[in-house]
Amino acid sequence: MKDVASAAGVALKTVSRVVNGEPGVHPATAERVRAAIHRLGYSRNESARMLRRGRTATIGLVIEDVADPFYSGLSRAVEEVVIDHGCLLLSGSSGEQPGRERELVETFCARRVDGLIVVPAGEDHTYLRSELEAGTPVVFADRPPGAGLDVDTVLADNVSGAGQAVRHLLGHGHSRIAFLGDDPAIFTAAQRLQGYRAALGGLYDERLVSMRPPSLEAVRADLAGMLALDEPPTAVFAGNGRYTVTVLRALAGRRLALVGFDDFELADLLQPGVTVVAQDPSWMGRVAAELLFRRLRGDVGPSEHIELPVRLIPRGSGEIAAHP
Amino acid sequence: MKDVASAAGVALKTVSRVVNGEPGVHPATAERVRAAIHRLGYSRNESARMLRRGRTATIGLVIEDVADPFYSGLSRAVEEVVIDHGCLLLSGSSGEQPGRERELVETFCARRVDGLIVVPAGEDHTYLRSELEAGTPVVFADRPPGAGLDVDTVLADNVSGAGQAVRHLLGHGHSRIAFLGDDPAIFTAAQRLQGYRAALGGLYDERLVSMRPPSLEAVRADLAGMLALDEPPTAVFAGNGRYTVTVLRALAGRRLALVGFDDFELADLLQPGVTVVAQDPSWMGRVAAELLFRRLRGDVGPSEHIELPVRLIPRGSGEIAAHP
DNA sequence: GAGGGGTCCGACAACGTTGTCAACCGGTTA
DNA sequence: TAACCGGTTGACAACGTTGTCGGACCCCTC
Repeated sequence: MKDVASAAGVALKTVSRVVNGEPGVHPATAERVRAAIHRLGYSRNESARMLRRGRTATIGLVIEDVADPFYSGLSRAVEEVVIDHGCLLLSGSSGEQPGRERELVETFCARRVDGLIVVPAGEDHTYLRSELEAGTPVVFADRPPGAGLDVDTVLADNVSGAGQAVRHLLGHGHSRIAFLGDDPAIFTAAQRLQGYRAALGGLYDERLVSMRPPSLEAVRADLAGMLALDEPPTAVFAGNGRYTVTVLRALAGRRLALVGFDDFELADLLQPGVTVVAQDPSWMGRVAAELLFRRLRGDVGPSEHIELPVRLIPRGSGEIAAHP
Repeated sequence: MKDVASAAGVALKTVSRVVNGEPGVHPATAERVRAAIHRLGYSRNESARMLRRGRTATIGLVIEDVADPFYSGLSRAVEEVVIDHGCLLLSGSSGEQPGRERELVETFCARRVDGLIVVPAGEDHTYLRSELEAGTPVVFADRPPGAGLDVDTVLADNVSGAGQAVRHLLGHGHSRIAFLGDDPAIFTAAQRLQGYRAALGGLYDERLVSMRPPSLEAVRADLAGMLALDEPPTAVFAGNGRYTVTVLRALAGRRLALVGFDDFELADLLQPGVTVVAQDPSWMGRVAAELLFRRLRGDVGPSEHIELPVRLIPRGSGEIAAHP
């Protein structure tokens, strides 16, 4: 910038004015400055700008895994909103490790992001308190923060979604419905279990429930165990997208009824099509990002807790009737 | 930091030393400083640090779309490598728009990223020249840069992959093989067309080729047109992952042989399983990122042009024999 | 011709960090 | 005793930008 200034024969401040489109610069001068900028290939040093202005025009996003379609969809939607607001997105994958989540958040904070969107991996978010007190808005998405933190949250309606799935299967004559889902330490998994259990009422049987990280071997073994029971399940409710896929593989053509939480590409092309409770990751991302920007614009109302509806999409696998 | 210094009763520089783990600070002093840091919830301002040091420990990644599994896989792998090197990843989706690609690159450069990985959307990358001359290493992935730019490149072996696909179909008795792919302005699409054409030799018939953005309606119409020919195709080669899925939908159960470029989840669970030419997006990301860091460590050898092999995975759809 | 108001421009400080260099202190050596 | 040394510590400038303020100049009015 100094070079540009001397090349154009003006003061530093004038170049700054031109670069930022501030008024009060003679058109001819501005043109000269622009020419010098172009000639020297100058581009503003954002680090210096951020330091001086105290705003970074950067938003941080912590997700579980970009390679998971749910989070990449969410991520893309957040990016869209962030770009529309003239900001840049920093994002990172926690890989479901609380330590990694915290590291990411702290790295982002050290870079003085203007706001954060977090899909938490851990339970304890007290480390965020100082940042919140410093005025950085934070929105939790997909999962709420650990106890004692009162911040904006955007969730899917997991409980009623699981209820819909179970009632759908009940409606097709099933009374032995298995639930295969992620570790109940994960909020969404626990919520879906709760919805499942509530909808089943007296039909609930813990022998039909298996919750742990989705590996093909584990799911295959658990399913085999359940199918060997005196009253084996005739239907399966899968706790998330990855689980649904794993269950499909483990079933290997066995015709059990199946409803999965989360929609996924090709669910309609399988034989039979896979009935799912669909959430909309883009919507969740958009809502979270827009809420964040509302806070950045100065909205200081009480923290919001949004629950996005989900909907059941029948495609065949969930409509397989129970054998009498 | 100033506050920490006065709280600990030391000079600014001493705090800096402690924060950066520099030697030459008395353990007791360091402890006092650390206590003050903890008490005040201090965290280093990275903007200031970047400004002062001239290094940002940041890598920029421009991809086509995070929500596309190919790129999200690549993205995740790049992130992994970047983190291992103690850096942070800035990434953005160009959405196949050259203007957006350029904006992203320029935004990243304004933030003084230490290096760039680009999946280009456009043809003209002369705007990168000044940055390259300034010494910022750039690696192109998945697609090469436009003419006249000699930089490191990591590609998949598209031509021979397409050849493999076509020869596989020829081997199952097909002589009328359609190619449905993306706009040939996209490098990978053009390369795959070239491989397809070379493998077909005299059997090539331009009436069996359709290249444009993959919309279900367009693909359906093109397929219908081809099937209405006197000698309709008995097999289809789909030019990329999205195309494969679209073709599957458009075929709507019609039993044509099909080989797709790019693997995708559930390809094995469809009926029949979908035969694909698989690339490895994680591998590509890892290779590109590692190449970039080698440059950052000072390797100034001539630019490298890596071509990653692809492999055909037979799953059923590509082994449907031609009707005589 | 003096005063007032507008437009355009520049000097200077400050943002929070780190690299450079010099100062200090206790003990050892010549 | 003076010179010297290694281990600690601090003062200061600089990184590139922007906010504040004031000065120079022109045109208009009385």
